[in-house]
Amino acid sequence: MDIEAVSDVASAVHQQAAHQCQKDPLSHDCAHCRVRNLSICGALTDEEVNVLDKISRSMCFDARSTLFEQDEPADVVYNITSGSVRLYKLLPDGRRQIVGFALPGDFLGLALSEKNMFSADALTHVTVCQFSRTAFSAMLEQKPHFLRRLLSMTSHELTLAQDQMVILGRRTAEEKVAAFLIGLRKRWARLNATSVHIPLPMTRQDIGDFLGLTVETVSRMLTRLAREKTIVIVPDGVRLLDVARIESMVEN
Amino acid sequence: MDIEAVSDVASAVHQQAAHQCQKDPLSHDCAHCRVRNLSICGALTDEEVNVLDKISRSMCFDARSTLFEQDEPADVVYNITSGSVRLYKLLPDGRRQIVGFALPGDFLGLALSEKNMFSADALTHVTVCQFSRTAFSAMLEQKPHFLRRLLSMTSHELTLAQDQMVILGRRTAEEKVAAFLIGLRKRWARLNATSVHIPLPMTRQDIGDFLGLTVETVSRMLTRLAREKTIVIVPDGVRLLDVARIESMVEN
DNA sequence: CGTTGGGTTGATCGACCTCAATAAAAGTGG
DNA sequence: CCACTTTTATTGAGGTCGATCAACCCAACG
Repeated sequence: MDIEAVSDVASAVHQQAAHQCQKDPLSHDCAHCRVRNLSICGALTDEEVNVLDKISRSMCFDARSTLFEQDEPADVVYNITSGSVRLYKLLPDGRRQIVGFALPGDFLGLALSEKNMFSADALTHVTVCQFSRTAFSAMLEQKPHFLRRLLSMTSHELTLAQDQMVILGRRTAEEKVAAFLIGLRKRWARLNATSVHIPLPMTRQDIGDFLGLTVETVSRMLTRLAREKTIVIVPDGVRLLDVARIESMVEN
Repeated sequence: MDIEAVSDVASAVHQQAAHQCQKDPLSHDCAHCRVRNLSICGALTDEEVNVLDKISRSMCFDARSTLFEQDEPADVVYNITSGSVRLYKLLPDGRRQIVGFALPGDFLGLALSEKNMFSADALTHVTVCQFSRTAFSAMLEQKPHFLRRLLSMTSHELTLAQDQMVILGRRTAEEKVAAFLIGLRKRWARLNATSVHIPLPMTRQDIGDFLGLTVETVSRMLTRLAREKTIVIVPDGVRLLDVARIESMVEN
């Protein structure tokens, strides 16, 4: 299994390289980055962001390609600049739990651990800033307010994870789907202005694997919400018709 | 509701004071603290720990008393020095999700937020070091390696929370109970030497509310494990008979 | 003792899963 | 641009795991 694991990693890296798209040098401009204030870079001054710039590499991934895989060595960390990513853990028998969806401004590699704690793959075309973990870590040591920012982002993730525990452990299927939509709406609202339209770059299966439900149940609950005029299902997402109603389903 | 909320907080604080036991001045000795290396203090030198000492207050709580409540202002943070604490979130209709059990060495208040993200109450007699959040936060600013330690602890909590998501979302009842025992065993092992005996200071109801199960199901699963000689149920805990078997239930 | 809180066990129920069929959408190649 | 396949989504019928409801046990404790 050890030797097999090594070759798995090697082939995964190769696959990643194959799916990874050309670098766009023009997109690499931290000073005019649209997600800078939302991301970890928001803690940095213009001069500091230039330092970060030197250790970063702008790159992108095609939809359905792999950013990294669980248990692989975590040599790099990422800052998402556009697109959506699913983060998941697999059980040996194939059951999957999605632990989160990363959107622009999100940071992948908060744990700064040797190994990736989960797998990540692109749901859409994704652009990122990539950093070597050691270089990034070194910069953290030198800039305490940068470290402080990372702590604040990690704490926030922990809070979201604890909220997700409540959803997974104690919510009904309908409440889970409602909570998912409200949670995603809040996150999109930070990025877009519009707020009743919720893009859903992930499949129903993904939503199910995030909420601890089957595809069929997710589909049925969305259909139910649509039938009672709480939402409308549109291509690539939903539109909220009755925000008050859906929010009342997930109170607290 | 606003006025009521304020009086709720006031009465909660009063209740806390009532349940809180006498300070034991002798117990307050960071230099000889048994959990120092496990806790956030492990990052500090002897001199630094003396500084921390000055802003800390040694205190304790009786079993079943409240340390703090969700949505209350989080003016203080705690380092658990002995005993066990349950951390939970309540839904308006009374459903409860336990988001974790805090053991000696654990830190409460990682989020460093204005409001508590969950409620905490003592399962046993509990001793703690209490810090004012602002004083603690100020110390973090001055000691980057202390901040680094807090980040590392927060990352670890996030990893545990993500593991718990897999358990809540994609595990069967039997697997949940097995995973709970294995997870707790690992945590006790850091503190005690013995490892096949797992103290369970929480009730079956608490275990259920941690795993997204009912009391009855938890009881049935424990009984099943005991019937097939995987564990023995003993007063205040369980003893593992077949570690390999129970570990195989939660592989990955 | 009687009371109370926790734990176990059994019988029944139902929310969600499984299995199956179909529909709709998105590629894919000629 | 149109057949063809593949993937994703929806809908229905039936089954099951864990919830619910209920009874009972037991130890702690005033």
